[in-house]
Amino acid sequence: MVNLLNMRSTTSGGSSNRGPVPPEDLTTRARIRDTAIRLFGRAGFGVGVRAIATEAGVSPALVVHHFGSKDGLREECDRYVLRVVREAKSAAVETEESGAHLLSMLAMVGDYEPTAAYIIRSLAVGGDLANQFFDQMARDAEEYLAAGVEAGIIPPSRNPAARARFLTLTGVGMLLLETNLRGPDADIGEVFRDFAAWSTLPSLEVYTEGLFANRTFLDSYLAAFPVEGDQPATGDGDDQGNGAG
Amino acid sequence: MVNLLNMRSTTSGGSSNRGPVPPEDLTTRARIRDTAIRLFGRAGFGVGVRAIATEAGVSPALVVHHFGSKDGLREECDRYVLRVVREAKSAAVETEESGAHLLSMLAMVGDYEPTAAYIIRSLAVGGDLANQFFDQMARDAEEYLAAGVEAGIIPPSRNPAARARFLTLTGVGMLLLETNLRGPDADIGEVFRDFAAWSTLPSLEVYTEGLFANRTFLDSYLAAFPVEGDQPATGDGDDQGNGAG
DNA sequence: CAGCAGGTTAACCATGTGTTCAGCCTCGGC
DNA sequence: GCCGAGGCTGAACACATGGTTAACCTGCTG
Repeated sequence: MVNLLNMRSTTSGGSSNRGPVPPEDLTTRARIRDTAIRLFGRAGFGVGVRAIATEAGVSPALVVHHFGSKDGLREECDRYVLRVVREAKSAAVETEESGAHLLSMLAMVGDYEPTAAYIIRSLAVGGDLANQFFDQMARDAEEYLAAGVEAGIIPPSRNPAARARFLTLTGVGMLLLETNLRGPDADIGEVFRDFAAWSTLPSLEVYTEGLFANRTFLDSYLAAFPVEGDQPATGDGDDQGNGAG
Repeated sequence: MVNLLNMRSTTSGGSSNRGPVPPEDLTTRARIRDTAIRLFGRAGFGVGVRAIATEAGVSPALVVHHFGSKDGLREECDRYVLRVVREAKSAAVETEESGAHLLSMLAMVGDYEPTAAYIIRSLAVGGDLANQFFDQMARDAEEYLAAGVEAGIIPPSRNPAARARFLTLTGVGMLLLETNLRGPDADIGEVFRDFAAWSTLPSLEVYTEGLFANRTFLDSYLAAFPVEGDQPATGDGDDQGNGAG
């Protein structure tokens, strides 16, 4: 929910063919990979090699022939998904200049549904792809937040890196949990749309009006654990941005 | 992170023997159940009946003899975990009068580590227990928030139920994601403690200073999608609390 | 044409899974 | 003593899994 409402006309607009890959005429290897991503995303990483092979119209032996093992296939899927995300993101940056963050992802989910489902499943089980994906999002969030602070629409933080990580963990985590709670059969796109619909108001409320009416909690914490950069609420700090981990 | 810092001396204090069950001398059936909870929590629900049986010092056939099947064992574990949580919660309510919420859970994790791990694993895979547990937390959060609003330390919401659900989803989701990202071998207690350490400052910042410096985002949303209860920011509303789902 | 490399497959293997079966052993009631 | 009920077990079964092997087929190069 970072930079919410910061996008331009996401819900409407052409959901034409901007998916990750051209639809057909793929090499068999690519077709196996894509069906694996689709199946992994739909049913989790417990799906068998046979199921993937059948769905791809191919023999089970062929998938291990191409990818060495099921783990090899999994790794290739990870690499490919990460590549798709990176390309989609840079494309989005080109078109809308550091636009929406999580919410634009939500909107793009219609086109990248298998990819999104795969990422969710990956986040639900941990591992390398999950960490890389999350770190990337956290770094991006830190940049967006810094830009917002620069523009004066976001108050500065005593620890920008920690705030970025916190907000990313929050946003991605709630998406993950909501998806899990909906059960394994619900399709990601619908879950995300419903979620965006009901969660927008409370998130805007909390992020603009806050949750604590006074500063006692924060102040008492700061009294107990002082922070080097001093209080940024007054706004007279010299150099802000003590990026820590 | 609801009602943060609202507890009394959680970090210190006696972590004596207030675990869910007396340590030994359990019936074999109970011992199998406990071992299953521990193993499910540690390694996920993929662990085999044989592993559980071995760990419990019993034959694989006995566990199915007692519980009918692996699913039966799983259901019994769910029921028991839910019962333990309910009892622990009512005990906590008795002792500290609607005290901390998520943070107290974090502090109690030392005593209930297997239970907590089981719940996390359950949330990561969805299902009945996950939904019941989450709904219960969301309801509790709504009560706590209402109490805070009543006391004047929390600003009112245009949709208290949605805000409670949003915050619960946020808090539990980030815990879930953080645990997943740490990998399957990290022990829950350490993960939770680390998490509480670094996330307290940013969460306090965001929840007291907000994330948006001005009201434009919220106001433009309210202009586009008006809410019945009108603006609670002015504070002159007649009857607040239009609980919706 | 031969020959070869690579995509592709059916059959098979080893392993691990949940579950069943027949029977053991022990304890309490008659 | 007997006998049955129930906790309990070792061995096995049926099944699904990931992976291997030998061969097939196709298309290309010489």
